[in-house]
Amino acid sequence: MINMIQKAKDAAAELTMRAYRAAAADGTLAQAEVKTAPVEIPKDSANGDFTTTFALAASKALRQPPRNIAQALLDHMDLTDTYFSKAEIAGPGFLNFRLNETWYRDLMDAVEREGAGYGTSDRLKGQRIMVEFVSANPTGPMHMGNARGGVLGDTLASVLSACGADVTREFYVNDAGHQIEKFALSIEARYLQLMQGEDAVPFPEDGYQGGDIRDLAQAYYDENGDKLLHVPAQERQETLAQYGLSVNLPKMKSDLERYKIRYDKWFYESTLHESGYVAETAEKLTEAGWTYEKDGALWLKTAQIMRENLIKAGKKEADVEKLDLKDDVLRRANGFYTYFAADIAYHCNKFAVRGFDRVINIWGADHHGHVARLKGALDALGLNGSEKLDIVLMQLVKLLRDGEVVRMSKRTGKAISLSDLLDEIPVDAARWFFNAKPDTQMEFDLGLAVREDSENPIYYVEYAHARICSLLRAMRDEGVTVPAQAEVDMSLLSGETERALLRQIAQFGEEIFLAARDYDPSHINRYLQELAGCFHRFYTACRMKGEAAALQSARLKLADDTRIVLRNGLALIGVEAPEKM
RNA sequence: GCGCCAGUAGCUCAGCUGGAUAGAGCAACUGCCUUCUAAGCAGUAGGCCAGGGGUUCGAGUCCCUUCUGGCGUACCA
Repeated sequence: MINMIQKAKDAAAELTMRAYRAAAADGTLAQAEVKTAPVEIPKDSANGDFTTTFALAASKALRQPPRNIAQALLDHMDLTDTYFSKAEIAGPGFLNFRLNETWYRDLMDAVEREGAGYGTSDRLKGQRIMVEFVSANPTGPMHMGNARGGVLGDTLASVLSACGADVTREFYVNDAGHQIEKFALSIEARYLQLMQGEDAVPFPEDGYQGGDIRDLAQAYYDENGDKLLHVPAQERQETLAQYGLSVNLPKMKSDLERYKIRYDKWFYESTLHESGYVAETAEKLTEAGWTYEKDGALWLKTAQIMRENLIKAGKKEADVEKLDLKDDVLRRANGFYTYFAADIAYHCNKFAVRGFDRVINIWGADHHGHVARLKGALDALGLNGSEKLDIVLMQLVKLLRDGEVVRMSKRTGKAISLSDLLDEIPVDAARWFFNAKPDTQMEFDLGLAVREDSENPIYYVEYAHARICSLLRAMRDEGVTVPAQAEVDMSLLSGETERALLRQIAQFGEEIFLAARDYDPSHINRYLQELAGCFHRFYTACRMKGEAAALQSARLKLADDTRIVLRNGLALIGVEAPEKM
């Protein structure tokens, strides 16, 4: 819970501001309205551990060159009993701070005290957040986009939770509506074809062509024979659709579990229709005056809602006109509600019924046109969708094998599915790889993923962990065990590699927060790579066997602290931390 | 047409919301294992940050514009 980076930043900012006030009081610097001193971590640690750009930023207001201001600050600064050993002016007017032993010791204390909880915070405490992700159509197997969305959603949920939020993982099951109908008709056609021949039964033009539909029909036939041949078509279709779902949904659950994803809730679209909630929600929109009837259908005034939102957001009227906004149908002329209507009801349920403070949906980028409409509809219901609903759009995955685009699996003739993927590459490699920044298009080369093996960055990180575990074993065999922090002599950990490693350890909580703030859990991957690098460099520079007892002990403690953070970080992204490799 | 996302080393990507000489990993080349895991470390090479304008002490980062790629613009989901 203790964030040593923040503590140091606050301390540097406070010292700077206090120095400024002192300098302004005795007339060295001009009086001016100055807010806080911005503190950053320099890219190059040769420029200090922390730096403030106060002098640069305040130059204009104080009517003095930045370096003069920095000098005045320095003259009015007292570092006694702080986290810093030194402050100095550099470059155009940066004021650089160097951390002292006290800070490093407090950091190691925190790692020891917090253990598996090290890195967590309470920055999002009290917030109830839902992350809805994957929500793949249950009419067929999950694909690469689901593989990416799965990791993204799951890991995002983990980092939000690590920031103290109360997080719910949810899968929305589209078990109603048009595509289920299509699903039913497709299985029905394959089922009838089994008995009457492919030529005798036409396959629906927009039906699901995949081989999995044939498999479902065959499986039903194997179990029940021609039982459905002579029943009314509607009954046959309903039975087959239910059968298809009863096969597909457990398969999805088990595939996702194999992928180490577990949901808190599977929410069925059908329940919204059956309970009348969709109709009720449409009714509310009508009562609020946001709908109208045309051509027998019920329409939502999406164009007007979006126009108002855009104007409010500062868009120019002329630009908004160019968008050619259109209204949306909620209830078709045939009396059925659209997917959009159900989706509004579903999100209304998330906020109004279940009371989430924030809802995050992971969607494929091909749905981006839907974002403003859904938010707008929620705004129209008074639920403030613009603020409380966040949609993370992820670019789709292009699957390659040895440089060639792969659309179908050669083995099965179906699209490559999540379970095919997991047959080919280890779960952890898939999880690591797909945990990438959402808004970049990514290419996934199957050939490379298996061949890459030791080249994969994941091994670099895992190896660091295994190396530490091996080290701990080797030292234990010599009778040396990890000491309590209180027994560690911090002055023995003052080399460049030790301090760099410690600072990286300190950064962990910040990185989790950035991942949560940006909805980009790939921060964790990069962080772990950097942490592993810091460790490998420390390991190369600092041996333990054959060193004096106190030195061995201090270094072993540092290695063990690193192990804890590596394990915590890997746990966040759902990757095993191996003890041997 | 209009809109959304992207364009940084040969490849995959960082760049902490405007700061110091633009960084990693892979691939290439050169060194380093009689001692805790060489799946490692150290080093070399690789760049007009897509192009052009602007904003300011200062721009890969902000604004305008052009080009390139992906996606979207349904009584589909």
